Amino acid sequence: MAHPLTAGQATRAKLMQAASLIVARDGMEAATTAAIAGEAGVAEGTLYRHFESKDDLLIAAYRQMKQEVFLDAGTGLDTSMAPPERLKRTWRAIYLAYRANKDAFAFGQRFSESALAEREGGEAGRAVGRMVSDLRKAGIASGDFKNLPPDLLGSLFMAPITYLLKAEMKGRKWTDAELDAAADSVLAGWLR
Amino acid sequence: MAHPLTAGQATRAKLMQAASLIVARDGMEAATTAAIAGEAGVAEGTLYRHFESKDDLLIAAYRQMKQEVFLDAGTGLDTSMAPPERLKRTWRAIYLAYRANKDAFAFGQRFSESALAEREGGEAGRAVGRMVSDLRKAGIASGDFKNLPPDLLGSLFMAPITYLLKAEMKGRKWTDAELDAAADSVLAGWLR
DNA sequence: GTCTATATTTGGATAGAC
DNA sequence: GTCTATCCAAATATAGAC
Repeated sequence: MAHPLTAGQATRAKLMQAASLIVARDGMEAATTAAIAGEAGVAEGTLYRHFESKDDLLIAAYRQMKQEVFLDAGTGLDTSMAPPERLKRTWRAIYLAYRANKDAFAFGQRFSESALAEREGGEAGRAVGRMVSDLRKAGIASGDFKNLPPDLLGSLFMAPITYLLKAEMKGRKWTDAELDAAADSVLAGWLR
Repeated sequence: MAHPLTAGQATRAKLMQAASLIVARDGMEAATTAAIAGEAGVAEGTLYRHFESKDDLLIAAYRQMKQEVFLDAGTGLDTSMAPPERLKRTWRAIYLAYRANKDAFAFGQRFSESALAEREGGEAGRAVGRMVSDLRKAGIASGDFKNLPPDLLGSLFMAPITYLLKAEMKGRKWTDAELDAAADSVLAGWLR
């Protein structure tokens, strides 16, 4: 178990969480220093005891969020399954991991379309890339999948996840059957 | 042929174009009234002769951009084609229309992740919805396509376009064969 | 480490001359 | 319709007491 947080560390975490929440709810432009400090329940000046600037705070929050969601999605996936079934289950697992953290997802989407994203670097999605690459290799070896470039297959795999999630955040509720149909369609795009 | 633009209409168009360019290049937060007016080559006060507010300007620019891209993509598409071939050509046409104006695409992405998107109301996206809906109906009637909800099929259709374009804007160049393979995969997701 | 108070800059928007 | 000049509010960041 981790050490208990010092007061300072707790404040730092509260600030990142507050920033993430505000961006997810009201957009990047709403994440002012006043709003963040207010949401975190601390004074505005306190923010600058923990971060050099507002931008640094947002970047730190983004990096931490990515790490957390990735840990969440990576657990419990069986790599010995037949590739088609494995693709469908993996797709669903990632979808559900994001769905369980919708604020994190929304924050990530908005942050990555802001000018700050360029300053961040953006190597966080590489874990997904590796997963797709492994899956692709297994499916090509078994004769199930088309031999297409990994980044192309990766796009066909990930893109519907973000679109369906955005629809959910606007109020659309996908049934289990619809999610399964979506996974089927993604699979169909990979099959020979 | 259209009437020549009055001076006022030309200024209005210049302002929208300037806003779009700045957002595409430097993000929503860079699109200040000063920056937009400067880029358009007019005074800041002039902006308010043509738009009630900066937000209204951005929304107008977004709507016009969407309309242009879809007009562009919609020309020369034969609706009497067999649905599968029609889907592939439509997908390609939209992809190419966006690729021909990457700034418009980048602007659209950033705008739609901003808080302003909610104020826009989704009016701009309705053209896509209509197109997808028509295509779906034709393909279900002919027995080619799965009977899935239009918004689900729409997501499966549009999502890869945005992913592939974002990859291109980061330097990846898709060959014609790869684009065709992508269109095939999208089609496969729709087929029964 | 956190607060209150404040300095400084920038942004959106308006007034009024031409 | 456009420009110059300006107002006002809000935003980032800092100073200094506790």
